[in-house]
Amino acid sequence: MPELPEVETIVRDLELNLSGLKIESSRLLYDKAINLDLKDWRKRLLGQKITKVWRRGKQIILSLDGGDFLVIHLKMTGQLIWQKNHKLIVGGHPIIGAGQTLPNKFSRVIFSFNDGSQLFFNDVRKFGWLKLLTADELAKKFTNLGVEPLSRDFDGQKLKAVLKNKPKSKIKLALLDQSKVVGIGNIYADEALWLSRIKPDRRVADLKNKEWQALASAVKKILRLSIKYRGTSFSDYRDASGAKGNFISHLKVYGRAGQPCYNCQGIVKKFKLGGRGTHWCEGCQR
DNA sequence: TTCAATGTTTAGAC
DNA sequence: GGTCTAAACATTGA
Repeated sequence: MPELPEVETIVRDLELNLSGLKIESSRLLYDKAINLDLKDWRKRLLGQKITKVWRRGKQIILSLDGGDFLVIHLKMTGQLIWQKNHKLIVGGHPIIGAGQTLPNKFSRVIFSFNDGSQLFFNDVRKFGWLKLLTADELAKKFTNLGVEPLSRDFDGQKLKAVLKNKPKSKIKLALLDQSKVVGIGNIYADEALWLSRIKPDRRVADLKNKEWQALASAVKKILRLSIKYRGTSFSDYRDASGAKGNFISHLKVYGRAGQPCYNCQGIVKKFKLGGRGTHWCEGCQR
């Protein structure tokens, strides 16, 4: 479930393993997954060395030594799997094609590296994409992205300030607006609002300073906690480096409609907000 | 068969 | 321009 924590998790794993590798080949199984013709794609990509793996919001960036950038967005069901011999690193969408061989029917793009390892981009719904961009194109693409919620200067006042120009917006929808704050998706928006006891359909202009503070710190807390548990992603190292956590079991409201709230005697309700399933407790969220 | 699903973008209405 | 809704992208699974 690729929101910020899942992206952060796979980025950390890939940074440890991909840095320094040279891209030797790239196979394309779904044309629309990339932004170039395969010919141009290969021409600019093959022979390039990966110098760094990082993220901005939910987007994954592989810096290449030739100066270009390979940007990956997993959207809802994208998944990255890096394989070297018996070692497997899985990030993004929780397992599709578990136990299957690679590539599988959901594989869209495949890279092979000079050490024999491979990177698979799999995506059930085909919403995800990979784009090879120049530095200028990358900079332009990132101009409309909002503040990073885990950055030091993100707090109640900052959150209130960046949402200032959409006073009538419902707070949950405002949290999902990537041009204001990046990284928060449907699940963590519900979780953060539950933790800060704020109803998802409250208006931005209506929130008090104390609530902004509670909300901003809830966002940080939820994201950090999820990263600690490696997100809701399925991830495992087949060569044995220990069991990996799963944040799904730590969710407090998402997916719990009809069940009792963990905080009060209320019942968790579900309704549609901006077309998205929205969970909240009628007992303690105001 | 119908509906909902982790994300964004776009079009249209008010 | 702000805000809301629906639709689009495409597929799976309940």
